[in-house]
Amino acid sequence: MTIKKFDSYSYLLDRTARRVKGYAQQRFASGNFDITIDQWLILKSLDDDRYLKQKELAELTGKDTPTLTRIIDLLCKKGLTERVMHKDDRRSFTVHLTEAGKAKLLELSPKISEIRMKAWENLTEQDYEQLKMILNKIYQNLES
Amino acid sequence: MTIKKFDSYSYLLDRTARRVKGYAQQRFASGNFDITIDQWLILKSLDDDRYLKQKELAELTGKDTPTLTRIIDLLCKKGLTERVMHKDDRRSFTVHLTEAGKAKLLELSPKISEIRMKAWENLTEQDYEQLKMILNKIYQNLES
DNA sequence: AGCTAATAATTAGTATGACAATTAAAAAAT
DNA sequence: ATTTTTTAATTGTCATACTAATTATTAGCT
Repeated sequence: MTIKKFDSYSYLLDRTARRVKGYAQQRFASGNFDITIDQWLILKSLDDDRYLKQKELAELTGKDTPTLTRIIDLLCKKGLTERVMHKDDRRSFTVHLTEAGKAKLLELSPKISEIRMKAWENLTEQDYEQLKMILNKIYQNLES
Repeated sequence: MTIKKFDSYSYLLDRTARRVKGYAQQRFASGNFDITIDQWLILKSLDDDRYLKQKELAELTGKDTPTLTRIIDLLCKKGLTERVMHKDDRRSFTVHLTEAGKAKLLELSPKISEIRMKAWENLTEQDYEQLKMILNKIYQNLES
């Protein structure tokens, strides 16, 4: 294997991730889900009536805090989440689902699982395990 | 495997791709490469004195045409590429490397290969093959 | 030839993503 | 107790991504 190959692997990874996201996003749009993939990721993290600080949400979802601020802004504007003052720490908000947010989560959850599944068709159980293992190794290789 | 798992695989894929890209971008920045990953991808595609239409470049690099327009804009502003009228088709430009672009490519190529390699440390030859196979399957599953 | 459909590139709008800088508040240090 | 350092969230800037719409040109149809 020549060193050059690594550049093309990086490209392959990027391209595939973009397609997986893009496919789901298209289905979200055509189903009039009225949210984006990344917004969905937040809603899901807030299930079970969780009250999470934005910092915690950022870590859970692997996003940085500016990105999270903007996603929460959008979700609040849509009435799906609410910011509440943190009782102990006045720098923080806790974010949680509104009733509409909970309803949205319930309504979309099965549909989204089904959409997500499409990408993984024709893969064996072993493939999943392999992929998970490899992606995690890569992630750890770049751990700061 | 429950259906729900697919959602988390999608997340894992997205997160890993972002980290791989982010790591390289940081190294680009600290090395004062003065280009982004995606700009690099274009430069590389234009090697060997190729004259490519933007449409062709878009397909090669897996980007859509608006995105490509903007990346080319930036590369031209940096003096690394040039747009030339297509001789047969006045709707098209052909893009090619300037001398500065060729120099940049030569200068950065080995450094970038070395940076890219970091993500793939500790992976076996088999792992690469597996990963490539799996990613391609996923990509094809979502082919329009 | 003349009309219609398809294509290449661009522009505009919105969302995400990385980074730097700012603000306000909390925690740590002396 | 006051000062210093950290921390949570926000704002700003730039680049990438996707969609839709626009413009100019070419290709296809009759």
